[in-house]
Amino acid sequence: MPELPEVEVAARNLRRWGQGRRIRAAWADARAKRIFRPANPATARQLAGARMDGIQRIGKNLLLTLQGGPGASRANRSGARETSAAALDPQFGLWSHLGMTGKWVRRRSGDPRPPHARVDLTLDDGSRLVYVDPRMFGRLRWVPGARFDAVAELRALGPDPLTDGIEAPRLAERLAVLPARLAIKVALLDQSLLAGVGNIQACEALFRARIDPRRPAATLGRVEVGRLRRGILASIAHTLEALADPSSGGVADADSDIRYVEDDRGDNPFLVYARAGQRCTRCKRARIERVVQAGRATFYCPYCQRA
DNA sequence: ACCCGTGTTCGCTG
DNA sequence: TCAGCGAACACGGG
Repeated sequence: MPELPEVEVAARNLRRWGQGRRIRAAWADARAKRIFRPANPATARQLAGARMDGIQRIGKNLLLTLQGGPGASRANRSGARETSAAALDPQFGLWSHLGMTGKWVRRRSGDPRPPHARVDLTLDDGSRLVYVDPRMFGRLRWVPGARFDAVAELRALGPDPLTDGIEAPRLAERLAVLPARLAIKVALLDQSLLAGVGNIQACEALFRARIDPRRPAATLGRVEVGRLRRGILASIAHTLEALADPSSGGVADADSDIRYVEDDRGDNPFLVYARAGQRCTRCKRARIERVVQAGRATFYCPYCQRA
């Protein structure tokens, strides 16, 4: 269930673990075709031997650029090196979306495969990158030529707050034309507005901006949009810090997988998320309420975020 | 046992 | 026509 901060940590981990390394062998759970479905049988061969050249993140999406080439997909039984044209331009991409429960973990070559492993890549240093996803809401898709700019779903993404920043005037324009009754909290979950904001970050950002999550998005004024912009950036930055700090349940060591910050025992690092019934830490008067919007839980302070 | 869930898409309905 | 809702995906945790 990662949002932008968790996916950013995953991207950093993958760079540290795999950038520049070759994939020696690849395994995919045959029963999990919905997650990883190579375009054709040749892709499996192409994966083994490819070198991981780069890992980018846009919103909640991980974009891996891989390079095959002589000695890559051809490093097989005969050992013969082919230099055909087909083998010379073997760049391709993998688009990874973690869904709700997906994560990339690192294992040693002899380690048992973790429960719910869906894809298992053995690297040339003997380590393995394993994609684990119990609920199988995530996806790992083949992108020919690493042409991520040709993928419609990625094209549709709005600016990424961390890498692109947020232009308040542009955000205000986008909000102004939304359906008249669409709540700002619901609007923020739309990845074409801003890429990477999910349920937690939307709740946290609105609390920081002191905006009622039920307010129609189109009614926000310039000042409020400005506060919202700062709230989103601050919430993402705060969550990233919490993830990086082991004492708050973040990434504990080099081999650890993603820790969701709320896994932290007893110490929820969020200001309102999952705090229904607790006294608001800012006003110290009202209690945090939980409502459902578009089927998702929203947490907010009815005093700080009054209309 | 029952309810909930950090994501997203699809189909139905008013 | 389309905004809005619930279901579906599949499983662990409280």
